[in-house]
Parts: sequence; C-alpha cells; structure tokens
Amino acid sequence: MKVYNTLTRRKEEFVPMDEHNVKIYVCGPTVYNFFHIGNARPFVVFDTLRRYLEYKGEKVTFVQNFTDVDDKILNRAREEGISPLEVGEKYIREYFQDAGALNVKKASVHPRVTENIGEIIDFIKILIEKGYAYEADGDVYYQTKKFKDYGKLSRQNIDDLELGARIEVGEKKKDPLDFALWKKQKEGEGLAWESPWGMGRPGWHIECSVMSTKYLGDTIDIHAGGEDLTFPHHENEIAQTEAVTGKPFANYWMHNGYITIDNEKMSKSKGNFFTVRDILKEYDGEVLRFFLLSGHYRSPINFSRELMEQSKNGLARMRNAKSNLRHLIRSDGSGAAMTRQEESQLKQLEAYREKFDQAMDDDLNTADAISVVFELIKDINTYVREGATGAFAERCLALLDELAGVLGLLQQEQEEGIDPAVKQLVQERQAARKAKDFKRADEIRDQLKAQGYILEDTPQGVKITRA
RNA sequence: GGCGACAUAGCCAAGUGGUAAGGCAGAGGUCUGCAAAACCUUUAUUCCCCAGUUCAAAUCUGGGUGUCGCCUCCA
Repeated sequence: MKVYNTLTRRKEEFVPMDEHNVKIYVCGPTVYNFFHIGNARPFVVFDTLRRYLEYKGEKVTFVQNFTDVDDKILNRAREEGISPLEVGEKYIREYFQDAGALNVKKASVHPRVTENIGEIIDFIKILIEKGYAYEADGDVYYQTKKFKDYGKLSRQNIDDLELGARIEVGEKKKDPLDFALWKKQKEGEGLAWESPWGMGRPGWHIECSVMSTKYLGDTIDIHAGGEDLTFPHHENEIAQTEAVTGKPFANYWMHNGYITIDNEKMSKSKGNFFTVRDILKEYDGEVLRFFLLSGHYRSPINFSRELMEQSKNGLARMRNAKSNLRHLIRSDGSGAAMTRQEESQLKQLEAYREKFDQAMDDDLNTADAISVVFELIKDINTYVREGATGAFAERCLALLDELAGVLGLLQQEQEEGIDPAVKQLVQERQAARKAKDFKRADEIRDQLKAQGYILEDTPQGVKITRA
C-alpha cells in the first residue's frame, strides 16, 4: 500500500518494520468537552486505515491517547464545579459513546496523561541531562535550537518563524521558540504533581512522545493526526523523542485535512463547530462516517446539512442492498445450491474486491473505494432483481459486508427485534390485500410506518425494515 | 514576511499523459393494486483563465485569478 508521508511530502510504499505488528499512534482528544466533527475525522480516517490493514492480514497495535491534563480541563472543572480528574473521566466516557456511534473501534491502548506522569518526568530529566532542556523558575523548556533537525517535518525554517512574530514570548524562555515541557503550578490550580522542579504538570507536547515510546517503542511505523498538528505539535514530538532516543521517531507521518463550515476551518477556538453528539440527534453515526469518508482524507471537506442529506441517501442505498439480500436469504428455505450462472456472476463480483483494494492501496482512497462498493451493489441488484438462490444472496451479502466493513459501514443492525404484534398486523394486511381491500392494507402500512417499520411488497413476500 | 493546499456537472467527488468513475438531486420509463426498492434511459464535446511542451493534457511546464490553511490552543 502507498501512503502519503508528510515527512517526505510524497506517496511512499508502506513497509512496516514488523509486518506482523504494525505500530500506529494517533493523537487523541483533550477530554474537556464532547468532541466535534473535526475531531471525528482523524478518528474515523485512521480507524479505517487500521481496519484496512487488518483486512489485509496485518496485526495492528493502535495507540490513541487521552489528554486529561490541560488548561481547558482546568477551566471546565471550574465551570462544572467538579474536579479536573472528574472532567476527564466524564468526557472519556462520552468519547467512547460517540466514537462507538461512528463505528470507531477502541484502540489497543488508550493511555492517559495522568497515568504517565512518572514516565513524563523521567523523560524530561533525560532531556535536561542531554542538554536539550532547561529549568527556569519551576518551568522546564525545550531549547528548540539545540535540535538540529528542528523543522524537518513541517519544513519550517527557525529563522523565518521568528519573523512571523506571532510567537508568544515567555518571560522565562531563553528563546521565543522554546516550548514548555513542564509547567509550574499556578495559584489555585487543582491538578499538579511533585517533580524535581517543584509542583507542576506536563506541557502538551511531551505526553505523546512519552506514551508513544512507552507503548510502542522508540520507533513506530505511523504517527497520525490532523494536519494542524504538524506544527508545532508533531515537530516538537520529533524534537523531544529523537533527542532522547537518537532514533527516528516515526517512519511515516499521516495528516488528515480539516473540516470547514462555510469554507472556513471549523475549530473550537473559532466557535463554529458542531459536536458529534449534536449531529447524532439528527443522523445516525454511520451517516457521518460515510460523509467523512466520501472525500479523500487529505482534502478539506465542507460540512453542511445538504451534504449530510446526500450522505444519508447514499448510505440508504447501501443499506437497501444489504436488507434486500437478507430478505432473499430469509425467503429461500430451499437450501438449493447456486446455479451455474450465479457461480459465474459471483466470480465477476469478486473482481470488485481487487478494485476496492487498489483504491485503498492508493493512500487510502476511500472515495474511490466507496464508489467501488456502489458498483458492486449495482451488479448485485441487477443479478438479484428477478430473484436468486439464498446461497447466491449469502455470498453477495458476505462480500458486501466485508468491503463495507473495511470502511466501517453497514455495521449497524437495522432489522432486529420485529415485534410479534407487528408481524400480526403484516399478516392481516396480507389478508386484506388478497381480498383486494387496499384501503385497509394501506392503513396498516401507514400505521406501521408511524411506528418506524417500513413495509415493502416484493416477489418474495413482505419485507419489513426498521426506519 | 515564511511555508503549504485546493479549483472537475445543480450538489458531493474520483481520475495525475491516451480521450471525463461513482453517489446525491432532477427528468422520462419498466415493475407494482398503489407504494417502496430495484433496473433502464437521461444530465460536463469538457475539467478556473491564458500561454507553452506533446501525435495526444483535466492530468506536465510557465504566468494569472480565486478560495482556504499553518507559522498562536486546535483534529
């Protein structure tokens, strides 16, 4: 598979160090609020990368952290009148709820900053010993200019950065570009740990270096996150980690593009964001996932209601194909084997797998992969239009499920739990139809629709789906 | 000031040298008691503009225009 590597700015063949254990680290959320759809993008995109690698037979160790120490968490704790740790706990729970709705699998490990303070302190000590960091009145800073490769990821030139003059000049810093590894506890801050430099808490960048090396080793295969993390966050991670280990930190750096609202970047700081929780009130998670995967992960995508509607309708087409196959399987109790014609059709359908893989191999081209799934669906629908053996329908369903599953789609059951009372009504409707009492038949159909059941009359009998 | 991305139909979007995938929406049709679903037909002589390279360009080169991002917490 080819992957665009931010480090080299080109697509490269992805070669894991150990093909039986691909190591991926993705920067996770700061847990001070529900996450927004911009946060959701890397979760969904890199979950898809992981699913694809697993589908290809690789074992993946996937680490995604929770930042549960941060200014924003402290603020939130004050607002909600609970402790900072409780804020973290709460929004970690909420993370799993929303991520679950998006079919984002749990990481192999979800480490938290608060569980790694000792390791962070040790890491900072080494940086000081090696001369890359210095203490200043209870703070510890990384001295950017000591790391000769600083800027290699973001291709920033240190001198030009200073011209930008938008960098915060800290009183205690030797250089405006230096960044905090450890922050001295301030008056009234309820979250601090003891350290050789006094009470305080870790800075933001250090946590990812520590957790990545702790759980995955000095060098990992892929480090991923939103493209706005390229600088300074990932640049700083490289500076910290490579200064300590003397080895490359990550072989591949992958960055997703951002989501825009009215063509402007959506971000918490601008306030123009939608939380996933809000979206889920109106659309189910798979619709959002479909939307997020409908363009290439590195392109910006614009979010709007119109596009959500398009995604909803597109996903409905996929779901219909699946439920139509299910219905065929259920209605064929004959146990008959596939016909010869079906066998050759199945062979043709299998060719879509190769096309699908090709798309995904090309730097995770999910937009193309989705279109392959649609082509597959069209052919299946055509073959199955006049009816098919259950055996054939089962094979079609398996293929569709597998490919859609790599994208994390069609994972949610739409057909479970049909109430016996509903089945009763459906039978009554069938009787009415037979007696040509269409008024009564339509009445029942409308009634059930109001209850969330969709009835469709097919050559194989009535198909019942939940809306 | 430095670094970077993008511009393809009404909308979304793939395609990076060989003559425009796919989805949504729209129109017409087949099927159906009616629906729904599905299928068929239809919707870009053309890919922001100009110039160049080439037998051949949406794709490469140069120049323009427009939009957006990073350099500050951010996915």
